[in-house]
Amino acid sequence: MAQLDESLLSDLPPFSRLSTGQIREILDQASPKRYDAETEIFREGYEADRFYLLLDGHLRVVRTTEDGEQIIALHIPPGQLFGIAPALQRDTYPATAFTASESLALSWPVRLWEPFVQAYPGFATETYKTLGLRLDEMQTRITELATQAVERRVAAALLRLVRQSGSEVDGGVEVAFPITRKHISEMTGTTLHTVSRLLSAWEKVGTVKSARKRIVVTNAHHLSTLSGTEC
Amino acid sequence: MAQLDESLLSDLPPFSRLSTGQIREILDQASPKRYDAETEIFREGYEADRFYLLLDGHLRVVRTTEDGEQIIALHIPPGQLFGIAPALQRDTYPATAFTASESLALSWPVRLWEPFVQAYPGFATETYKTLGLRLDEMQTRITELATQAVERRVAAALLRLVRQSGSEVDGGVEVAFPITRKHISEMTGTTLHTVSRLLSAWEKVGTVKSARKRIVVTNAHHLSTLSGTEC
DNA sequence: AGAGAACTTTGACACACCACAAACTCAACA
DNA sequence: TGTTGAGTTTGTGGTGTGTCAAAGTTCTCT
Repeated sequence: MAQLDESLLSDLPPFSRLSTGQIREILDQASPKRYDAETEIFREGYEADRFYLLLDGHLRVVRTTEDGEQIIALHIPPGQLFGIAPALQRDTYPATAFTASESLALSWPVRLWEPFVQAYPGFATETYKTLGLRLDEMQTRITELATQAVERRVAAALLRLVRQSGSEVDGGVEVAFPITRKHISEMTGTTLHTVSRLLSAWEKVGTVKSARKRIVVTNAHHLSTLSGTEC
Repeated sequence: MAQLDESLLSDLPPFSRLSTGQIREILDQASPKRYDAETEIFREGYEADRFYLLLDGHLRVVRTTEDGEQIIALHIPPGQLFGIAPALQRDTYPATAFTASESLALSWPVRLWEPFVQAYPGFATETYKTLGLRLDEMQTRITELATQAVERRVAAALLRLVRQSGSEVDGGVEVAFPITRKHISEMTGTTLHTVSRLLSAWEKVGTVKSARKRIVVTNAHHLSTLSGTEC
């Protein structure tokens, strides 16, 4: 197996305060793996035996209800740790992780979690910081689901997507990975039909441009008006 | 000020592995305070200068939307840490904490958080475990809000209340603190009117018995059927 | 190049739930 | 013991959004 380059980690928050020697140690214990799009990385309820770092690609973290419905808990962009059940003293994964596009991830066995926290300054700190951000986002989503109409929720979800994982294209910002109406409905607690209707309406007034599995936001300002973010 | 007794902490998870000497140290740095019912302890967005331990009483942790609606993020029972923004590297509280009933809490300045984590084995571990549980509960609520009808959500919320903070009474289990229809609607994303109708209907079939600000679950099994938990 | 699957769009309809409204009950306080 | 306000109940009507249905479009695989 080819050796991994230290520059992979040196700019990422959990590792940024470490020396190249320390990063070398960490990399030498990591298992890199490539995943096709729409592939499961780990599954809800299963033994959490490894934790991961996403180097490239995008993930969807999904929960499934007893009656088979899926809801998307969050999206993970490159550079973030995921599957960090050990950080919360869990021994099973709380959700299932799927790749949204072809992805590359490193992983380590959980038994290394404690040593990492002990040995590498900033590792725990940075991890808990992202955990805090995720918790925050979840609270915001609960509030939205509980109080806001579908249109607002979809607008807010779309804004979050392009903010967290948007890529500049001419005329707007595009969601950086393939995403369907169904996926958006699973993020916002509605149906793909309603999402389709909303996107069609927004396309008519020039707020978005969409194609199969692709969405470009051309007027983010209009969306944030709809989402009620800036009242 | 009277000295606090060590037995206050010795049975609580974050402190259970510590010696009486260590518990003494912790107590000597704590500020105890009593709060009336329906009193604010700290407010969303304000500087997180202290973290807390609830000794007695019950709290509601609340988020307010721009348009003034409140939604209840979680309830805190006695024995739990709260206001633990520092654990997530936050410098402001992410929500507002109100007492639901008369309460007693200890608190420490945030600058002691790091020393506590360093000096007391099990303190960090146990803290992150409860954080994990809360995260889990939030995910469950997102799923419910996104996929389930109002009746199911209210049934599930009521079950959670009596499980986490129920006290045995003759003929059932009672929610251990004063709670109104409005509060339940703020936990489930509906209106107090709908909650009132549901409770009336359930009372008719003998599932609950309620009075002003008090709710007794007399048939938990029926509720869990309604909530779809046990299909 | 054709077949099939996956994704999207659009229409018609129903109904769960919210908004509005008003009356009732109980607790607290003077 | 009366008064006030907070909490609760119940009715009526409107509507946002899900459900059901069907056709259109665009990929992918052979």
